[in-house]
Amino acid sequence: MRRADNAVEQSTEGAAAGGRCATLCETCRVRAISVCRSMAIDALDELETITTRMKLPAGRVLFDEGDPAEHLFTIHEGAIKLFKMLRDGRRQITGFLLAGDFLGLAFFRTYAYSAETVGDTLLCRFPRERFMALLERHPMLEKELLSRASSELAAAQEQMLLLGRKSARERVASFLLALARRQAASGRGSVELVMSRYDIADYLGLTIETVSRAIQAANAEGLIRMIDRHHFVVADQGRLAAASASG
Amino acid sequence: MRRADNAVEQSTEGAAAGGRCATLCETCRVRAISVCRSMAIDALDELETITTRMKLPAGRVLFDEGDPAEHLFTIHEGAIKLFKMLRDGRRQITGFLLAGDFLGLAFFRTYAYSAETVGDTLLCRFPRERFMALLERHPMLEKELLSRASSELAAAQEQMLLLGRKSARERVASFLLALARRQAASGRGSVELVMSRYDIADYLGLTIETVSRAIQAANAEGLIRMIDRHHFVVADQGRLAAASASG
DNA sequence: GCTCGGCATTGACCCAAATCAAAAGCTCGG
DNA sequence: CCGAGCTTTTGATTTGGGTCAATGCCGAGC
Repeated sequence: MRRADNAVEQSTEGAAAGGRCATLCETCRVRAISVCRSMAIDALDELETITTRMKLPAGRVLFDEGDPAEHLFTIHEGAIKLFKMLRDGRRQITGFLLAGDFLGLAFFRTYAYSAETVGDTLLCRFPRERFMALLERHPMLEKELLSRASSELAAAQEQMLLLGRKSARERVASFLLALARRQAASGRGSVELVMSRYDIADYLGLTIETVSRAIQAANAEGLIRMIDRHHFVVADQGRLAAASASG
Repeated sequence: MRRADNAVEQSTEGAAAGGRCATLCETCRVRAISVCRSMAIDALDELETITTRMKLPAGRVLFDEGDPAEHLFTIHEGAIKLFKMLRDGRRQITGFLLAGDFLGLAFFRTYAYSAETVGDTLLCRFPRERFMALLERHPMLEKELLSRASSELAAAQEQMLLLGRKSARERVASFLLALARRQAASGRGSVELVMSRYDIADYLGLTIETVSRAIQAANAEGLIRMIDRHHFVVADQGRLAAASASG
């Protein structure tokens, strides 16, 4: 759990100074799904001057719950897990963030949760103060954040329903289905389970053993077909949805 | 579960037309803790023209999950529960809102959850469209909403930790402690449990029997002292906090 | 004051998922 | 290519909280 400070960093400030060609932001592959989508090209230039790109390996801590909230991030590639812990070590993962997602929106002094990379991850980092200043000048960006906060809240409520009221089998079915839908956009053949069984368990409020059994069962019953331990395809969308106990 | 349409409503438009005296908003008792706190007096006037005051009895439905999101609300007095349901009737209450809280922030066409009054409740209702138009002209209001969304998100994450990883005893202790802290501000002697055991159970992901047993146990162990079924005082803050397994 | 009906408590029993234990696959350094 | 140390799977056993059942309590209406 090494900290992110010693990560491979690539500040864009130097690049911007050295002659005006296509900027990183303009050619950004995830721009269409990032917070940046709401910004005009000139605003993007402004954003880019405060951006630091980072490439992090798996298992790197971005920040811990309680740390002063100094940065905001957008994810470029890879995945981040957000989690809270109890003093005795019990952990609840509150969400997995994928390419295009935004991270660090905290209207408080400190982060309310910890964040750690799941696989190798590429991200953009913004200093909080300067990003907030940007908000003043670009109301569309603020709308975008409000909209994202709103859908995160909806997702959180859905997860509370899962944690409070669904059986183990239903939780795992819901999870596999949600992952499949999320990755359907990026149109690969199989769905990737980047995270370990341990992470899945801590996300679903179960143990690794229960997760493993439920996945095996879903495979045996033909709801999904496991390719290997970290890849599957949805074999029967209808029955998987039925097993998830929700739309 | 009658709908709110036939509620006692009091539009302020008539009042505003009939001579300029102190408006409802200006004398509002919860203004200091509502979204309205961020608004100047003149902006308040504007807000007031789109406000409908409503007084609702217990158990009244404000809206159901999936309904078109036509209104926003602030709570004046009383309490609202937000919840989601599965098709077979299992219910998860995702939050209780009290005086000063804001409700209906949904950047979507439809509500993502249902809302129902817990006790008798007094609230202000705004038509969504006109409220959103107001946002354009009052960026401070937008900041206020973003800030509220952000703290709701933090609360949701805390609740996920509770639902996913805490024992029944810890959940009930957490709930009692949070209620006590929330009501400490409004400085009464005892903490009121407005909601039924059924509601508490559906909020904590437990059954009424388990909630009842945990409350009795907390009482027997001297963590709290029950006054009657709907009132208690915190008898040992330290041990109650310890039993809740979190700060 | 009495009775009815809904909430809340208490008790007995059961089961889904946790825990404990061990084997089987991967993966990566040497 | 081997083997140490992981993650994952599978099996046996235990248990916290759910389920079922009964009783108690309290307010509303008669």
